[in-house]
Amino acid sequence: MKRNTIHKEIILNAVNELACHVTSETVYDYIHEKYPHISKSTVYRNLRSLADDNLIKKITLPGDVDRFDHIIISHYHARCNECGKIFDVTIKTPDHLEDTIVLPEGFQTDNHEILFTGICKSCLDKKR
Amino acid sequence: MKRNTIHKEIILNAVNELACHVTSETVYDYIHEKYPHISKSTVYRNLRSLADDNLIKKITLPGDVDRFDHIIISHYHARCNECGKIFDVTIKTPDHLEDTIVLPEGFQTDNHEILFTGICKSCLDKKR
DNA sequence: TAATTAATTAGGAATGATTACTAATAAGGA
DNA sequence: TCCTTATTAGTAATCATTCCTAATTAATTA
Repeated sequence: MKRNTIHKEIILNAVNELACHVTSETVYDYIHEKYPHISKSTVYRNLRSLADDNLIKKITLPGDVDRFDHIIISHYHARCNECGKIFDVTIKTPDHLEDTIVLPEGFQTDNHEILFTGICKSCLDKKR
Repeated sequence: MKRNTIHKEIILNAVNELACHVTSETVYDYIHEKYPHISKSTVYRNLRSLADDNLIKKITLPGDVDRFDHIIISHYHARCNECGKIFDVTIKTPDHLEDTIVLPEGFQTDNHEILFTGICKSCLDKKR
């Protein structure tokens, strides 16, 4: 059976406090300030475990390191090609997507991820 | 200036012959049969180069190795969680997607990728 | 055609995020 | 309090990919 450890609580709190799209490395650095004895492997293992238990959400985007999010509700993402920053994207009528897609014969989908790429306002401004 | 090498031609032909969603490793193995002197770094470098020149398409899906495709036209993908196989997905009215999404203020998108996950027909049949 | 130059190559080393391993530690039930 | 076993710290291993370097070769110029 799973145990409740101080470590797990600290890591969960860190993700909640850091809020959005944080990398494992960011979580580790944040925790390491206050708790320098907590090892990197413990952070990685618990992030995985917390995501498995749906207490946080693991975000795996193409060509990027894994990220974690305190928000459980599903949403899509946009990534800036210049700075690499991740933004949340909402779709007004997501049901519409299911109506228009043509999946392979017999394929049963349980999830989907959309990643928009481009350039964010901040990076666009810098170029002018 | 770029040069035309036999190696590049062999690698391009391999992707065209293998057709869909091939990994760098698959391309290398395929080439290695006929041309055992061609190194892995040459395959990787040329796959990158060919993709940069839009002669093939690089497909980077979350939590997966890079893949390459002879088809240049844009389409989406579905991946089976059991066998890892990649399928093509088409959307009848992709224009509607742009109408319903709410991107961050000032974000200019130039591309997007959709990945559906689930279980394919073949793997579903095996479970029965 | 021969000489020149710079891109390309083979082979192997380096990278970097993540996971695996192992002996020591500690949570929580009996 | 004792006992079982999940968890931990620290480090090694993994794996796709990129980087590095001397040798090679494509293509330009004389």
